[in-house]
Amino acid sequence: MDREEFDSYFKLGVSVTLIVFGFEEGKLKIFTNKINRNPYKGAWSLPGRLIRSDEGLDEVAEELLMESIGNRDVYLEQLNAFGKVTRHPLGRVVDVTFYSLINIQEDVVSYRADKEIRWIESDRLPELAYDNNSMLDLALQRLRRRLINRPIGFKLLPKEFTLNDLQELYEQILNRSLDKRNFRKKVMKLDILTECGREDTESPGRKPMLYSFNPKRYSHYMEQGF
Amino acid sequence: MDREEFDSYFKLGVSVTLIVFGFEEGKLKIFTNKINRNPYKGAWSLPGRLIRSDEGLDEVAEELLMESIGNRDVYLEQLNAFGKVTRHPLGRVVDVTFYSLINIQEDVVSYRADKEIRWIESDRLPELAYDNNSMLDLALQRLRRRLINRPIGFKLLPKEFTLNDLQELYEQILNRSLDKRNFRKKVMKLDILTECGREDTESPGRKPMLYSFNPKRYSHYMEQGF
DNA sequence: TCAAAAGTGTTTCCCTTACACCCATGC
DNA sequence: GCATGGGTGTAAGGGAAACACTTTTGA
Repeated sequence: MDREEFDSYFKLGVSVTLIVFGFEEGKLKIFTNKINRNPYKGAWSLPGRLIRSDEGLDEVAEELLMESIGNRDVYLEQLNAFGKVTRHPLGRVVDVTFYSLINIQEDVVSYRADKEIRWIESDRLPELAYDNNSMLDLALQRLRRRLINRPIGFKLLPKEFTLNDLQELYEQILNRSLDKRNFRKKVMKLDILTECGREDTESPGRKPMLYSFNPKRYSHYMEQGF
Repeated sequence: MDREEFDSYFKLGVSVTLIVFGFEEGKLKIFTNKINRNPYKGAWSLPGRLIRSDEGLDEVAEELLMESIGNRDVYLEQLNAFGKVTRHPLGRVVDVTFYSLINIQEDVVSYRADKEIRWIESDRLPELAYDNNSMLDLALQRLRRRLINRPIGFKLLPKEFTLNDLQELYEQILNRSLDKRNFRKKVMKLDILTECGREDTESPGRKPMLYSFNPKRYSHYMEQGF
């Protein structure tokens, strides 16, 4: 293939879209912002943009993280490439989607000033721009599977959390209730939590033990699953 | 964003690469062909090509299947997008990789005439063109995980196969030996196989029972895993 | 002392694992 | 009748699921 023929193929756009999951007020939420230029002006969408030819995919995903929450030091994984010819109204754009798990309280450093942002509950999603909704469908499927197979739920919680917090997170995202005793047994057996004192709550009742995540045995589970 | 600015991003290439796995002579093999133009002229590579802006990703993957084995009616799944800036020597190309599982005896209809092709054993891979080797690393990881979690091994075998064939396939790909009785119990409990008579072998010894794959309960396992 | 939330053990069942011999067939 | 490969059962251990009460604390 000569240079000229090669160049003839270079008529496409590639974009990166980012799905940021957070967990707050007992609900799984998704970061969105309002689009302020056409197409889809005024619609809510996932953060995303076209990439320049000198930018790597992961690099752009991390930039989008910085723009969205001011922090790139969080869990980030490639989800899928979306390549339907008609998916972008202005031209042919192949999108590579990433998803990220963060704790809204602790991992959000700053929101971008130039856009209106909103955390939307995963079970009350409106119609979003482009094919964002099908990306989210897939991301939710993947998140549920990962949650079952890998110790990934911690990423959505603050550094210190109670086992009840963790269980609530699992129940909410998997959409079914879990037995408290069995849940605790299973989590404790993983041996990836460290006790760090009792929470000083205002509420009545016994004060719950706080745990923090201990990355010692963690990487093994992340690769193999359990 | 106006049209002009939008167009300024359209300087990238997108390619699709296809990894076709087959199983023959007790070995996992990968379809490759010899590149007959630059760059990488003379090197072995996975089938793949740049896409035009009017072609969908899945569509191109299926076309590559047709070109490679003359058959698109086989298992096909997206693997990953590879987007490092330097991965293609002639320019910026983002690659979306797919992998496919076929039976070499029954699913190969025809090979393309214009290229030299070769099935390479997965444990004797040479240096391939582009970043094909890292694609294969990832594909192998994924195949092993899928093999454990979903009843996918059948795709690599002929329509009728023996349980010993199936076990050999698992042992070879997972690279460990399995207990014959336990393996058979587990497979039979899935209840996705139908007996279809004994094989008429030439060899001494009892004639093995042939099974065929029964897709009744199959789709459930494919979504959920087991 | 009561209300509210945290925390804790046991039994049952089934799946997993380990393990060794008999069966059918061709020569 | 023997060599070759196909095929089978059982016991023990470990993880999963079901299930209800006690403990701590603040008001």
